[in-house]
Parts: sequence; structure tokens; C-alpha cells
Amino acid sequence: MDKATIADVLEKIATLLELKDENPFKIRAYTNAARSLETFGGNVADLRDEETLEKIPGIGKAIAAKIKELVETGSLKFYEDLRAEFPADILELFSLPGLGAKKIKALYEKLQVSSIAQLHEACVAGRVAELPGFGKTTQEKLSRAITEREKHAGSFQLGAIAGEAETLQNDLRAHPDALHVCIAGSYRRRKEIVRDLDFIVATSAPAEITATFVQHPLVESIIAQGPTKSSVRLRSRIQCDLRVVSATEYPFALNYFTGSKEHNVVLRSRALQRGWTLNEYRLGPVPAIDDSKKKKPTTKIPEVRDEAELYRALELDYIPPELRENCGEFEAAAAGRLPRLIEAENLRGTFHCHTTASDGHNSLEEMAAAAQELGLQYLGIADHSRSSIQAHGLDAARLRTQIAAIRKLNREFDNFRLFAGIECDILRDGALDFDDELLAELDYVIASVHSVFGLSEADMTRRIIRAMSNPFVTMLAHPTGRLLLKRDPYAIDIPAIIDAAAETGTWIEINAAPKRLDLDWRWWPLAKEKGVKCVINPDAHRTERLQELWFGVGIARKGWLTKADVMNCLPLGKIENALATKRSPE
DNA sequence: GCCGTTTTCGGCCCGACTGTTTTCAGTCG
Repeated sequence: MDKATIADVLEKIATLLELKDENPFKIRAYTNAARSLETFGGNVADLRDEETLEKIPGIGKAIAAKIKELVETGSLKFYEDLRAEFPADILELFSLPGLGAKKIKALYEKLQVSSIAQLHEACVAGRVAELPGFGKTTQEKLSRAITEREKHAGSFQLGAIAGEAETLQNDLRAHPDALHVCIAGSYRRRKEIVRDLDFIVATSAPAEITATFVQHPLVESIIAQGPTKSSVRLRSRIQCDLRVVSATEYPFALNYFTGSKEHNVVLRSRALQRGWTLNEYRLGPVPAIDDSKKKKPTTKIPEVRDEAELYRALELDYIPPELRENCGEFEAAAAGRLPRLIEAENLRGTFHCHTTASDGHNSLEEMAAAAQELGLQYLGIADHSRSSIQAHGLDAARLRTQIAAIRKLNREFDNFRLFAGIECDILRDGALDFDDELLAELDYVIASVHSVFGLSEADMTRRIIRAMSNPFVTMLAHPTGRLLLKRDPYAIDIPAIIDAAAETGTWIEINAAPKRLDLDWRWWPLAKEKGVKCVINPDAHRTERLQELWFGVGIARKGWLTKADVMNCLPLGKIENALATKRSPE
């Protein structure tokens, strides 16, 4: 049983408790615990130990005992009992916008509706509109939502909507009435999956900004439109919200809508501790309450003109948006220990890309030219190895031809260099696709799994660790094999992989392709702690995809990484030594 | 159910929009 499964059970418990109209704070405790567990860096084996569990923030005695039971027995009586009280499909109703626990309860108790299919029938029959608290409009909205849902899942890869997001942002910024424009939300926090886009605009002409927004050519339909908030659906089908605020409100709105929710909760509590109340518009005094014991000492409310001043007011260093997940950023910011995160400009080169020799779309020359145009000092070419038949992988002879071509091309460059590498398949048993003699001719080797995804966790972990133990393997690519929203990661013990990387000196990749973003940001604080080095690679199959490095930098920042943690921040003069280190340790 | 720089009890973030309501509940972020 993995952490994701356990977190999922906790989430479901929270939802079921909501249906039972339980204490909302109890419900939130389960939600918090689930989130906290997802970002917990340790081993699943640790979850058997209640003491370790209780050290995870948001997990106390009661939930620790439940997790222990779940890990040890594979099931949880409390959860099973809860589930038995409701029909199995009822939870899927929560995925419909406009439906929450109260309405679902009403639908279930009055109409015996407990699945999306049944709800659809009830809508068609007109029975939903007759319920108290519902109406014709609600019924039609639900009907539409059900049809919508079949068309799209409502989740998007960051890279899939970045183009639309940036276009809309630029167009709003060009508006003469727009004082400040920023995309907040999970997009600003660089989450790998976003569900919507949140635009914050500071203006003294809200109506004009709103009109520009809802009439933008990228807008497919308008969902809601009010004086301060509007929602639209863009052509990509993503929902996009606009908040218009005044210039003085802007830093508060930007901060609030950047989230995360968990981050906001802590921030607001910090404000309360100081006798202030924080909302999306201002920092204000806590309203007077008759109950005298609730009175809090109010100190002077500081002036806040930007986000940095807001954090300063709460005695915190400025927390970059990528870190706002309530995963330790408050402790670090209070103690002045926040890392100086890597910036896109720090990258000096990159290693994982393909050419027409395997399944890429551009030649060596074209890829080299594109890398130079991006200002990189070096580019590593790593086409597929022979076992990747589907990708037209190189055999030994073709690889040697490519190495020679790279060496020859290098004589033509000033202040730029191509490195000869390979993306070498890790075979079923952990052996590599080429023998050491051939690997030794290369400047570096990327090892990765492209086949036999179905091994047990133990076998897959052993397989990859064996590959990493080869001194010619420089880095491990896309360690979990996940394809976001398409294919789950294969079963693998990431902490064990991290330990092996630390021991063997193997770098681990952040694959910057938006469909992968693998290794996930949640693992990097642990990897960093163990001394594992990161390398950000675009896995580009055509020249323009080199720019996806930008997404990789976002993930690295989210993983608390600095320039010193990422190998391809080294300049050309130093990277060669670094590449040689593992194969010929001094 | 969790948590503690005032707390082991009594808090736990807060406002906008919608729709169904004649003053507010539910949902959402």
C-alpha cells in the first residue's frame, strides 16, 4: 500500500463525514492529514510506526492509529463502516460543480439519487427542480455539467495551458486601465496539474477590464460575470477566473488567490496572533466582539504595498510562490533559512534531447543552433538505444557514427559544445542496452526504463538500482515513468532510489516535458538532504521543445532546489569534470 | 480530529456569486 492510496482513503473519509454532516473541523482534519501524508518524504514502512506518524504535522493520535491499521491489515474498519452507510457511487457526485454535501444528501434522501447516471435521469424527468432548495436553473446547470464532464476531465497539464495563459496575461497587461496583472493560483505555484487559471488585475476601471476579459478571442463561453469576479471557459476548456481589485488591494488579492489554501490558513492564523485579520483585500483589525475574553491585543497595522511587505509584516522572509504549499516554508521563512531558489537564467546547458537519428524531428546541427539561441553553452545529445525499436533506437554502429559526427561538429563551435551521450534502455533485469566498452566512448550516459512497466515494486527498484550502479551511468531519467493524467507511475521505491543515487553519485533528472515533470517536486527535499544532484532536461524531440526547460525550473524551485543543486547550472569549463567524476573517481 | 510564544480546552480563514429565497444557504476557491 502506498502513500497515495492511504491519502485517498483519508480524503474519502472526509467526504463521507461531510455527507453525515459531521463537525466541519473534524472533516478538515482528515483532509489536512491526507495532504500532509502526500508530501511526507519518508518511507511507507515508517507508517507502521505511530510515533513517526504523529510527528507528521496534521496527524495526531486518532489518525495515526487509523493509518497504522490500514498499512498493517490492508483495510480500515472505521472506513469500511462509513462506506457501508452510503451507496458506492455516491462520491462521484462531488465531482460535479455546484454539488456539495448538503445537496447530495438531499438528492439521496429525497430522490434516492446516488450516482451521476441516476442524477442525469432525475434531471431529465424534472424531479430535481421540485426539491426544496433546488430549482429549474439548478437542474439545467447540473444537466449541462454532466454532459460537460463527459467531454473533459477538468484537469490540465501546466504545459498544455501555459500558452493560452501567457497570451491572455499579455493582452490584459496591454490594456491601458490595467495597473497590475498576474496569474495567481496553482499556475503561479507551478503545480504540474492545474484545474483553473486565476487572473488578478489591479485597476480603477473594473468594468472595462471585465469586458476585455470576457470578450477575449480565447474565451469560449462565459460562466459567470459580476462586478469583481468573472469566470469564463477558454478554448482549451480550462476555466479561467478574473478578479478585479484596486491597487491597494492588489498585493492581498494576489497573495490570497496564489494560495495554496493550506498556506493561506497559516498566514491568516499568523495575522490573528498579531491581532489582525487578513483577507483578500487588506490587513485589518480584528472586529470587536462582545465576548471580552476573545479580545486580542491589537498592534499598529503595518502598511503593505506588495507581497514582500505582507510577509515582512508577519515576520517572515518573502516566500516564493512555488514554496507556498505549507510544507515547511513558514518555519524556514521565520528563521531566515529559505533557500535562494534556482532561476531559469542559471542554466548553462542541458543533456537529454533527441535528433532524427532516433525519434527526434531535427538534426544535430539544428538542435545545436537552437540551444545556442537560448544562450546555452552546451547541449547533450541522447538518442534512444537499440532496444527502443519503436523510437528507432541506435545500434552500436549508428551510435559510433553519431559520436564521430558530434566530435567533428564541435570543431566548428566557439564557446559552445555538444556532448555525445545516449538514452540507454534499462533492460528487464537491470542490465544496460550497450556494453561498457561502447558506453566508455561517450561523454555521458542517461539510463531510463521504457519497457516492462509491470514489475513488482521490489523488482523494479532492484532493476533500476542495478543500472545506477554501473559507473558509466551519469544520470537516471524520468524515474517513475509517469505520464501526467494518462499513465500512473510504475511501482517503485523512490526513497531507495534516492539512497542509491546518493551512494553511486548518479544524478537524477527532472524531466521538464510537461507530460512528465518527473522526478516529482515532492521528492526533491529528501533527495537534496541526501546529497543527490539534480539535472534538468527537456527530453526535447524538436528544437522548440528545448524551451520546456522553463517548466523544469519551476519544478526544481518547487522542490526547494538552488543553483548549486542542479548540475547543468555549471558552466562549460566545469561540467566536463563533473561528467567524468563517476566513471573515474579520483 | 488537531493543536499550543495566551491555550490540554476551545479554537479552527473568509468573502463572492448563484439561485432560491423575501433574508439566506450552499458552494467554491
